[in-house]
Amino acid sequence: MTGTGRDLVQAAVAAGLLAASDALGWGDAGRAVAVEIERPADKAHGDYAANVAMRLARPLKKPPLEIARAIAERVVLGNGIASVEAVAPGFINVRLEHAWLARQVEVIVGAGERFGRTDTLTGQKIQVEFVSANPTGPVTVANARGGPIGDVLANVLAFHGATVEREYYINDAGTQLDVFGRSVAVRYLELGGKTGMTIPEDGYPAEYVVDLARAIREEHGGAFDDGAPEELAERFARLALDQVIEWHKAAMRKFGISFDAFYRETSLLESGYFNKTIEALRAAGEIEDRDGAVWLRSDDKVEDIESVLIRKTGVPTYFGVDLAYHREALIERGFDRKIDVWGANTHGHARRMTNAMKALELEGRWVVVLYQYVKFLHEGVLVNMARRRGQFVLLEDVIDTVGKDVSRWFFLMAGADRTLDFDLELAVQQSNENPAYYVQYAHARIASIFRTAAEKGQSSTGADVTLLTDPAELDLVRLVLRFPELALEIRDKHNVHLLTGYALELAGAFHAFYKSNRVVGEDVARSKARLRLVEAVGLTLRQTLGLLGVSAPESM
RNA sequence: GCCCCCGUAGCUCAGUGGAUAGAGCGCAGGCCUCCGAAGCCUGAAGCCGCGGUUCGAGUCCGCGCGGGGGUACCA
Repeated sequence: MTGTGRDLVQAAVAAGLLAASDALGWGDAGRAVAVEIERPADKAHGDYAANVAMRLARPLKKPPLEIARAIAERVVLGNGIASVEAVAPGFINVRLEHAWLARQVEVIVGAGERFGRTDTLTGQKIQVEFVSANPTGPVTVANARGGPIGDVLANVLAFHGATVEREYYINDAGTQLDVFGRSVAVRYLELGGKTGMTIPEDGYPAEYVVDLARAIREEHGGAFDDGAPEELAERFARLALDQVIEWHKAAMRKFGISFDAFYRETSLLESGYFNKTIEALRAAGEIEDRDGAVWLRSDDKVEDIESVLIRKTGVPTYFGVDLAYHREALIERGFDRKIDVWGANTHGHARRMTNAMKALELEGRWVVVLYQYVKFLHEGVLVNMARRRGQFVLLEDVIDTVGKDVSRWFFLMAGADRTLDFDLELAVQQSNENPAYYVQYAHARIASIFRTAAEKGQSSTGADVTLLTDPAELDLVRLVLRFPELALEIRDKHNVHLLTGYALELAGAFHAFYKSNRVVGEDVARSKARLRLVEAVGLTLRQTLGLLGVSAPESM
C-alpha cells in the first residue's frame, strides 16, 4: 500500500516540526498542534502547503514566518520531497520531486483496479439503507435522489474494504398502508361494477391504483366482490404492496442499483423484536408511561425532543419500530455501522433517532445523510409532486429519456444538503453537451489513442516514465494523484458529489493536454512514456466513474 | 413561533478557515492536410445585507432579508 503525496508531505513536515520544537524548546505547543496539509489553489505555491506555523504563532508568541522558517529548514529533502520553503504570511510550501511524480505513473498503472483503494475499512460490516420509498406507489424523481447517493456511498465504503450491504426498508405497516389498501379495494370493486364507491379522505385516487386493482382482479377474479373496502384493506394492501415492490426493484435496476436486502417493517413486529427493544429501553430507564402511551424520555439526550413509541391504542409508532430496526441491525445482525440516506423531510425523525441511539448506547455507530429535495422542472415549470393524486414524474420515464448515466450524474452533481433542480428538457436537449458525456468522451478518446497506437505497432510496454518531465505531463500526474485523497475524504465525510466534480476536472485536464501534446508520435520512447501516462488517466477515470456507477465507454 | 437545509456568474452547480473564487450551459470571437471538434483556446460576467470571531471568512458565530423542508400518538 503506497501512501498518498499528502501522507508523504505530512510525515515530512511533522518530522520537521518535531525537530524544530526540540531544537528551539517549543515544548508542548509544538506537539499539540495538528499538521494539516492542503493543496494550494495556486500552483505557484507548490504541491502542498502547511499552515502549522500560523497556528503556532499565538501559543509561541512568535511571528509565523519565523516559525515557518525554523520548521522548513529542518524538513529532510529527498524521498519525494524536492523543496520546502517558508513564505509570508507563514505558509510552508512543499514541492514534490519531478522524478517521484513521474514514477507514480508506474505505481498507479501497476495498481490497476486497486488504485485508490485502501483496506482501512476491512473487517467492518456496514449497512447503507437508502431509497426506502413508501411502497404505496411507484418511484418518482422526487424520492429517487437517495438512490445514487446511497449507492455511490456504498461503493466508496466497499472501495476501502468494508463489507457493505445495501438495504431497502419497506414500511409495510401503519395507517398509510391501511388507507392505501382501502383505495385499492375501492378501485377493485369499481372494476367489478359496483358504483357509489369513494376513495377515502387522504386516500390514493391516482391512476396507478386502478392498475394495481386490475392486476388483482386478473389474478383473483371477482373473489372479493362481496367485501367492503374496510374489510379488504389489509389483504389488498399486501397484494398491492408485492406488486409495488416489484416496480421499485425494476426502477432501481434501471438505475443501476441492486439491493442486497429488502427488509419489512412488519417482520420486527412478528418476530417480537420490537417488544424486546421496548423492554431493553425500559430496563435502562429510558421509558416513560404517560397519557396511556409509551414514550422515549428526552432528558439527558442530544436533542430536546420527545417521542412516542407505542400509541395509547397499543399500536407501535413508525418511529418506535424504526428504532427497533436500527437496534436489530447493529446488535443482532452484526453491522458495525449503519448509515441511513434519508430525505430532508425526515429531519425531525433523524433528531429523534439521535436520541434513541444515545439511549441504546449506539451513538457513533449510526449516521444519517440527509438530502434536500429535488425540484423537478418540466418545460421550465416547477412540477409539484403529489404521488397519491397521480401527479408525478416517474423515475423510470426520466431514465428512459436521458439514460442511466446522465440520470445518475444529475442526481450526483450537487451536494446532498442542497436542493437540486432537475430540468428534464435541459437534460434531453443538451445531452451531447452534457457533463457526463464530456467525461465519458475523455475515456473513449483514450481508448481510441490506444487503438491508434496499436495500428502503428506502438504500446506502452517498456515505457520509461522518467521521460515525463513536461509541466503539462506532471500536472496531469498531480491531478491523477488526487484521486486516492478524494476517495479517503468521501469515506469520512460521505460527500459523494465530489466525484462528479473531480471527474470533470480530470477529463478537462486530459482534453487540454491531448490538444497540445501529441501522444503517439515519431519519438517512440516518448510515445511509450505518454501512453503510460494516458493509461494512468484512463484508469483513474474508470475508477471514478466506477464509483459513480456511470459507464466508461471504449467508444461512443 | 420553534427546528433543519440553502442563498456564489444570466441559468445549473463546485469551492477541506488560507495566499489571484472555478466548471458546464448560455453569450461574443477564434481553432480540424496531424492520435475522435461529444474537443481546444480567448473574452464579458459573481460570494444577499450588516455586525462579530480570526494572522486570514464565500466558508465559523449573531442579527436581518429571501427560498425550501419539518414541526402528528402520519409514514
